[in-house]
Amino acid sequence: MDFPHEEDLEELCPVCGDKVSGYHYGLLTCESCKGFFKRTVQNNKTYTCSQNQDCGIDKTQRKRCPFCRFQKCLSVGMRLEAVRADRMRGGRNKFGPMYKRDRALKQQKRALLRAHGFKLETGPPLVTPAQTEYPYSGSIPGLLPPSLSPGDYDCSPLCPPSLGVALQSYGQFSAQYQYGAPALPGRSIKTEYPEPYSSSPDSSLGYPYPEVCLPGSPQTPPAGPGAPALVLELVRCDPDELQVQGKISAYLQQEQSGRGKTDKPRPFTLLCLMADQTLFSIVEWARSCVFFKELKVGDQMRLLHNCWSELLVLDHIFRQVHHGKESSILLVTGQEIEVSSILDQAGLTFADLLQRGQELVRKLQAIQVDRREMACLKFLVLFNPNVKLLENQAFVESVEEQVNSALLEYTLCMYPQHVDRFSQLLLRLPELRSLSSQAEDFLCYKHLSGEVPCNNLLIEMLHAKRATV
DNA sequence: TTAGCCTTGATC
DNA sequence: GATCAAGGCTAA
Repeated sequence: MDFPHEEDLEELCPVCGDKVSGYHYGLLTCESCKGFFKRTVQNNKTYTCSQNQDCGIDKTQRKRCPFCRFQKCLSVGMRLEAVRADRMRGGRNKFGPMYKRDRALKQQKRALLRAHGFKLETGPPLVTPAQTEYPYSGSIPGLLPPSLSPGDYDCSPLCPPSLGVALQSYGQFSAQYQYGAPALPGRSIKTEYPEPYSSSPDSSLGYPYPEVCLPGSPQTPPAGPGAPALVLELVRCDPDELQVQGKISAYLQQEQSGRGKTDKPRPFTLLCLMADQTLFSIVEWARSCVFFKELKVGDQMRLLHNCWSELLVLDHIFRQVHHGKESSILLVTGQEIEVSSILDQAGLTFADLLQRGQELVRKLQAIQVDRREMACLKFLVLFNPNVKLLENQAFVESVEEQVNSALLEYTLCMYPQHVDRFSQLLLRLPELRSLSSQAEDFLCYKHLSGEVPCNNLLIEMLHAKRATV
């Protein structure tokens, strides 16, 4: 054969994470998911979920909820039509060329990943052991009272939030903040191959793809053949920007109207409140994300405690990339502020932070980063296998590799003329890390000098990371 | 019902 | 003839 198949078998089943045994019904899966999919389709089985139709499926839990397992089979791209109606044994089907092409692509990706030094080892580990070797108990002991009601997006600053509670408060946010479309029976995510026998790429997704077109926003190419299914799935996790904007604006208005007319918050206090609420939306995004929701709460907290500031900075950076104006900053509330006026009022450190951020924006604008690439970068920041004490470190590592690989494939397919695009994107991550670290130091300093509103998620995160340093 | 192993047969 | 992705079988 042209390609060594042993390497295929090193992959993990996209449904349950078990060892892959070969291509089955459209993609590489394990033997048990192959059998499960076959039995389900052949016998026309219908299942129901006793939970919320979003049970985590892994090797140990896959037997618990066949409904969610089958949904996951479909969502990762297993093909109903590959199960033969006539039950004829042996031979090959129309997927043969697709498997071959997939192998070729995987081979190419492996070679490129090796050439790029494999994985994201472009900078120092995101955390030192001391930073995360901290006993998790939901919130920071002594800092936050444990008596708060389940994580509430509308929580006032008097009612301190807690990451642990926010992560565990299942369904609390989702009623207000429905990011992800519910799994649709029979929905299948388009695979990355041109297929004469299936419908058009995004029409098969079963959900719309809102492209937020802001001034200066780079054009995201149509998904088409070549956009890996995983990349599309990551974009699907993205929150509705207008909804987030509306929610945070409403919160800030409420917060301001609760103060007396003479008690107007200082601009920096407002920025902190805004960042705090953005952080809530980031936690909510993560909680509803594919892969992340399969982790135990402890691991979810470890990952978020590690990268919250990077995700916040990234959120800001992406907004500016879309905003496209160098002379002004677009806030999460939709307000525009002139950079010059900020620089006039800000101290040296804040001005430096802002300028470093703008530099990162310029670099991403220069390559016209698109929203799918941005979605991948967010996942690469979140799924950091270097975080210490992870219970399911192998899973985090596998997600990082899958996203890395999907991003590489995406850039190769969508921007074949831009050969070092993948490197250009990955090189931004150490810069982001450094910038967010500086931002954390600044926030810490401001907090110690009493300039940051107390009892917010921002401060909880800050303490979580520095508790044992 | 699950999942590991076996058999089959078109394609290379 | 080798490969490998279908379906089949069966112990747990």
